[in-house]
Amino acid sequence: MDLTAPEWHRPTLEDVAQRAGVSRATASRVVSGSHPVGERRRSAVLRAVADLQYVPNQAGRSLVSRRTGSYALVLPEGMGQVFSEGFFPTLIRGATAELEDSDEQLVILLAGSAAGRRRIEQFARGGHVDGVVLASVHDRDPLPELLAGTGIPVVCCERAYGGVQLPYVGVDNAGGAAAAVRYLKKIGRSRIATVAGPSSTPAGQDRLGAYLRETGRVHRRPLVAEADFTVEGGQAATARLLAQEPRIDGLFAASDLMALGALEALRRAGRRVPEDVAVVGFDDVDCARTTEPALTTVHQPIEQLGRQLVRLVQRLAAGEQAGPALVLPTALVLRDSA
Amino acid sequence: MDLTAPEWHRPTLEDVAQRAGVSRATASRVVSGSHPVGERRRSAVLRAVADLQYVPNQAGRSLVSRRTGSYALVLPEGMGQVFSEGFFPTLIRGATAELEDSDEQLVILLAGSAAGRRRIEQFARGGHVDGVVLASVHDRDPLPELLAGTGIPVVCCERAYGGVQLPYVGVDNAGGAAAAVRYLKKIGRSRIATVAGPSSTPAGQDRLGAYLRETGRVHRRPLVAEADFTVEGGQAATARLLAQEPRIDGLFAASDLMALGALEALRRAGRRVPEDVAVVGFDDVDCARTTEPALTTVHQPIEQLGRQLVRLVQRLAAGEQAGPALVLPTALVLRDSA
DNA sequence: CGCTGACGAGAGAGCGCTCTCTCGGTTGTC
DNA sequence: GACAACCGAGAGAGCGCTCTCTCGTCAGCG
Repeated sequence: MDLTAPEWHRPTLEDVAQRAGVSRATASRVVSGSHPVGERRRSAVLRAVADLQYVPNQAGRSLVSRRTGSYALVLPEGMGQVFSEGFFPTLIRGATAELEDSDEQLVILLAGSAAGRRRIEQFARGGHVDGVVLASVHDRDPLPELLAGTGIPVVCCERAYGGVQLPYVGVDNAGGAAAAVRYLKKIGRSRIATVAGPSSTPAGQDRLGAYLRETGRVHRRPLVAEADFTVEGGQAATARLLAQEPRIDGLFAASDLMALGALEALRRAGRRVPEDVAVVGFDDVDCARTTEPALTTVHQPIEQLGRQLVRLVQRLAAGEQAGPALVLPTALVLRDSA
Repeated sequence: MDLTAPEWHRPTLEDVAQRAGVSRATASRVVSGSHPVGERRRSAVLRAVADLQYVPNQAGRSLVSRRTGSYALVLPEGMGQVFSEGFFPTLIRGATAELEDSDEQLVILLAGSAAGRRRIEQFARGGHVDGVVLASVHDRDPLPELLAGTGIPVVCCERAYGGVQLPYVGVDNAGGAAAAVRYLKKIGRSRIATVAGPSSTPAGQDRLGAYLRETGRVHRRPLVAEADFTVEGGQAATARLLAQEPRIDGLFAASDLMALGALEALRRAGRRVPEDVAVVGFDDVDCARTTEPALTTVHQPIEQLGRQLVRLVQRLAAGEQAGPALVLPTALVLRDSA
């Protein structure tokens, strides 16, 4: 079989059927596994498939079945920073693993410009995928609304904003943050500051909210500096906090990366961790255990998050009614920084 | 129009044609823009499209046109490290930008397990995409061979190994590395070591090859430590080099990340940069200009690389014969570390 | 005024597949 | 041994789209 010959065309189900001496319908049943077929014909079809290196044409298949066997995962474009530490890679790994079991495919799309977003909408509505997972939704992101009205299943990682109410899977941000702050109080810290995440994200909001709730009775005024989940941002924010209140003895950073920045800022300011300032992060990224000192942090089950996100969208695509939200538990991991 | 009604079905071209009072063929011509259509009917069709929120069904379209309007970009799964600094995000940005002009879509696939690779092959052969860009091909990767025989266009980022000869776009690794080493010699360094990249990658090989060629007449034996393109790897490799030859006065790191690690290792060993040891990196990632000292490095046009990769696969998909390879120039950027 | 050429638009086939409908053959039952 | 019941497999329609073929219409020219 010369695959490079110009007049060569991909084998169709018809070719397979002919070679196996059966009807196209039978060949289809064997290939798609939709109905049982007698052993003789079945093996004849399988042999023909192997001989011809037949691969079903997705276009034909999904034209009639109305399914594509693939799901989109939409990531924010400015992922340089965010990709840097485990979150998205781990999420992707979880999602991929979950789909691998059902022999489906994950395609990753990057939401860039406004035009790019429109094109993602077109992509989804054009029937390229059976469902969409929005990995990161922020404040005024038009994508949820753009997709919500299209009839194709959409789920969010963490809850979405705005008018539309999309089903989502998230982690217990508030519970984790509360546990972190409570732990700092329990070990006797009384001037507890926080490096908060962007208030445009649910994670940023919820973690800050829990901090405010937990410290409300302790502080006259909250010690909050907002940053963007990055190392550099965390470092700068911590420096600002130290300038505002030099007697800080506890710090809750709303992400591990920011905690890393905080560690650096504290080191430069001559503070010892955890003696002078106890630091707790959030995320439990891989490198949290190799920092100096190893980071006490709130673990979130990111791979599970990816898996559940996929399960949810699969269920929706199958026509099942799914619960509006699923919140996965977080857990405080004690290491050396607090 | 109630999009949530259960019996609601996506509008078809037939619906559009009927609403506009034209034939399906005319509607198709307007929507796909394949043929000119008289102004009256044209606007009637466009109005109907807007009214019905019509989006063409890709399955139907690509079934007959044999094109999908999307291309796959296959990334290695263990991208946690590699994604960390600009390379892949920048490559993706370039590729996306190039496709945006032609109204096509980039879908990103992760090559994980062997099973995952087979599924990527199936995905490609099933007609999901018009072509495939392999972003990172290493030593014994079966994917190039798996895809090479399928008739669908495949291009590589940097040359591929093994039996198959795939068209590729790369950067001038050898030229850039040679320029780096020559510069170190020019500023009077005589004991020049290198932290090489993985010998399983073309970039690792070519950059090391150039180093060996350039230092061949200077050193009795080469000062080489291999690492994996990461900060940690670069740090460890540099420590090894210092143990092997403490009098090193020049260092060429085959990636900026490794150069960062080298900077740290040198600092810990009490060496000043550039006074005691001059350091040159490779890649010119964003943070290279903010290191302490700012990194002298070899710039490579990564976004261009992404764009050219896409152009190449597009040309192949259009049936054009394309040159077997395209090598983009690199340039030494002088900053403070050498 | 009649004929030719050009061009715009409709009719209809068919891309590769799945699925319903139907029929033929086999088995079970009295 | 005859008839019903059942099951496995084929025939054929049709998913939504593009594209070729063909026809109708109008401008241009003799």
